[in-house]
Amino acid sequence: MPELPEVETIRLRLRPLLVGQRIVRAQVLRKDIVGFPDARGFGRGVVGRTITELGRRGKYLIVRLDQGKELIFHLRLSGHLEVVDRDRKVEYERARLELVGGKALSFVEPRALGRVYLVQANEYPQALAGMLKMGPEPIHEDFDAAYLRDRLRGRTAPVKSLLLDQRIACGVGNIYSDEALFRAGIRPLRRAGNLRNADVVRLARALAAVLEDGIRWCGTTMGDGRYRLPDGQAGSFQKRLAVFGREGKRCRRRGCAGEVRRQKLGGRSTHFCPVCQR
DNA sequence: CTTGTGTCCTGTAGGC
DNA sequence: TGCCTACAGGACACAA
Repeated sequence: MPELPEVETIRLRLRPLLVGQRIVRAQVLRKDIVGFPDARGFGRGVVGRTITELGRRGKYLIVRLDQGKELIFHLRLSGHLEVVDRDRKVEYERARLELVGGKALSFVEPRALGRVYLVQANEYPQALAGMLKMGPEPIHEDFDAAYLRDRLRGRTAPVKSLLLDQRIACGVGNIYSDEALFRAGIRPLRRAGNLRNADVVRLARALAAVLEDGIRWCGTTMGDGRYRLPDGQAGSFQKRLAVFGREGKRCRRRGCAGEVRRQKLGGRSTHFCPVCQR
């Protein structure tokens, strides 16, 4: 669920609530939610620290602390962060950081696939190796058609699979890859290396544009309502999705009579309009 | 190196 | 109603 736009939305909303706050107590309610170091070292290392800034890299949320430390969250499929009153009970809570002043940052993760890491900045452990190999942010200027063309050249895998590869375009997940390919008019199963130059140009632009739109509309809250802003509000990009979750429905492009199709690609649901996307 | 598949974990939706 | 299976926004290990 949380792809780049959702994590960025969470970052923007949490920042005013967290920056300047000091952590007075840590609780790990499920040990394996801590990816590094271990639950004990995590609690010990985090207590007494002050939050200085919130950052993001791909789908990772980075909570910077004093003493050069960083708390890094990955929400995977069902993770969620919220700031609650200290006495409030929270369902599926896996870790909690109590703050000065009676509030607490709650890490909620029903499926328990998400992780939180406590690291020294620039000393990332093996558990975070994926973060170091991560490609450029698609919404940053160094992600452009020339870069993308170079990364797709000669590749025989479906173009969607490569969009999901965080080493190529970080922050992209199942929803925004489908949406970007729709906007670019490219079928998800096309072999990446077979794309024409004009396709790649459109794809690079579409990817940045769809992620920026996702941020503008505060992310995508699907039917299960699992993704929420930290205050519990829903995002609204789901109202603007062109293909994702719209199997059997009419294509959104004006005058197009196509019906959105859904197909499996490497175990992931993949949506496209057979008329608009070739 | 590239690619496709299985696995982690839990809740929920849908079929029978 | 109850049971069983398939599936879910991600990432990584591993086999071919």
